[in-house]
Amino acid sequence: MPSPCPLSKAIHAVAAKRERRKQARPGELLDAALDLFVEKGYAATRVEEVARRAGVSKGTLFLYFSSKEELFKAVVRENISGRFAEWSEELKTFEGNSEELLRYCMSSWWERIGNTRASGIPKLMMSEAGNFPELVRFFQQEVVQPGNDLIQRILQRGVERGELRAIDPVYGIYSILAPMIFLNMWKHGQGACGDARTTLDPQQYIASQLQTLLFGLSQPDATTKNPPQ
Amino acid sequence: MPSPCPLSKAIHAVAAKRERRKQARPGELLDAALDLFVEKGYAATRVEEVARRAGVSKGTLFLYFSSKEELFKAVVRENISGRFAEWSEELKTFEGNSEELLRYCMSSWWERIGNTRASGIPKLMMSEAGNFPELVRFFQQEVVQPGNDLIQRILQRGVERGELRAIDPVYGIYSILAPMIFLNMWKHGQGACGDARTTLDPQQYIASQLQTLLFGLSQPDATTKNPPQ
DNA sequence: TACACTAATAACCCATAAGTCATTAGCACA
DNA sequence: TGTGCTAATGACTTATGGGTTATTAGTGTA
Repeated sequence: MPSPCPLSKAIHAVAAKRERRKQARPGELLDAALDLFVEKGYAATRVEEVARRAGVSKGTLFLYFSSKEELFKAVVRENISGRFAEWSEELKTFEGNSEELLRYCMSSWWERIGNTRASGIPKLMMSEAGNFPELVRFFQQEVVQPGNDLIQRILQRGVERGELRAIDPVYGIYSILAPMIFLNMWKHGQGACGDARTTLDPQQYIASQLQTLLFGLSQPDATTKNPPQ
Repeated sequence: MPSPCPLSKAIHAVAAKRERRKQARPGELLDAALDLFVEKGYAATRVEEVARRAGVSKGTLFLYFSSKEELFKAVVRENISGRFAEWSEELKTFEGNSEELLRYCMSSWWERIGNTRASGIPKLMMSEAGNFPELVRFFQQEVVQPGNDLIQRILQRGVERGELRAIDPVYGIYSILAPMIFLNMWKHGQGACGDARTTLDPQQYIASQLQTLLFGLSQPDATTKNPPQ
């Protein structure tokens, strides 16, 4: 279909002066590609559109990336910098109790990942997992497993300090992981994941989830058939 | 690339006798399409592959669905039959306490949706949300909003019975929703969502999540700075 | 068995988009 | 200002796959 809004094209066309900026091109192309891949999926995004958004021609894109698939892989790799090592260090020197640690981790996860463009990567991996199995393996190694290990250590620390009950070390992880993954999916789901009638404030969401995580939904004085062991 | 396994084609080719089965075709095509769309995404699945998997030619597919897009929409609509009305009725007549109700709902969600082919639809909606906004609206109306309403009523019932604390009616929903959505994503994530070193048993997962939901992770006797209000 | 009706097919058309390459032009330096 | 190098371009090629249609063949009826 023809573009209904010639302005949007004009906005980019203003800076249509040809320039030689070999250093900056790859990064700009990866930025544009991340946005489009996340929004439309791998197959539905056109390399020409990526190039246009980065302010270059299609030919220039192929000057820096040998194929669309290589571009895609580069996008994923580029946005998975090993933040976990740094995070793991913070955990070692953290002074507060488990509640504070969990609050800190969930909040800073949102600030450092969830609220940045990198948060599109999990959605991308999810969507394209079937088409790029080798990329999933890379993602496993670089993100999923370090992330799980980190959560496991947080829980273990809490149990050792007597602050958390001795929950199953495998399934307990998901109590932390699921809310954060959901938040991520909600952000990129365009209404497929959450109720469009209400708005979701990430900080309030995290606070609410943390509350439930730590103290549960039950009334403290309600008699229950299956109290935690 | 050429098929590396001629057997897989042969398996279907055995029954390659031309038959006239007007009634059965649409359902068989929708079945095949659901599998492929979920596995590979909308753009990456070839209508010819859908037809082949359903045991017909590409031309036959277009005899029953006017376009690939119509096929896709039909797949989504077909697998979203209004199960919520029935579920809503069950809630009205449910006798047990909130813990039993939540356990029943989460388990039967897994049995009726999560463990069936319909569980692929949320992943599909997630992946293709950007490309099919009108389908997202349909999904909102038919699934997301009824689901949210149902959860909200469960929580409300629990509060009224004095079994649950008076959690925020909007954000509280996510405490139930997020674990189930995560389970769904894990199932279709091919390792993009969970740690491949461990296996996940859905029943155990649900039991663990329910435990955390109801009673939290905290040691009941641990002194905390921010107890639930 | 002959016939009519239509489900099913497969060869076909054509729009799209990935990838190529001869040409153009920005820029550093003399 | 002129010159050489190469970043950048856009017109081109080509493979792919959605969609069409003339033809074939299954099936129910006489």
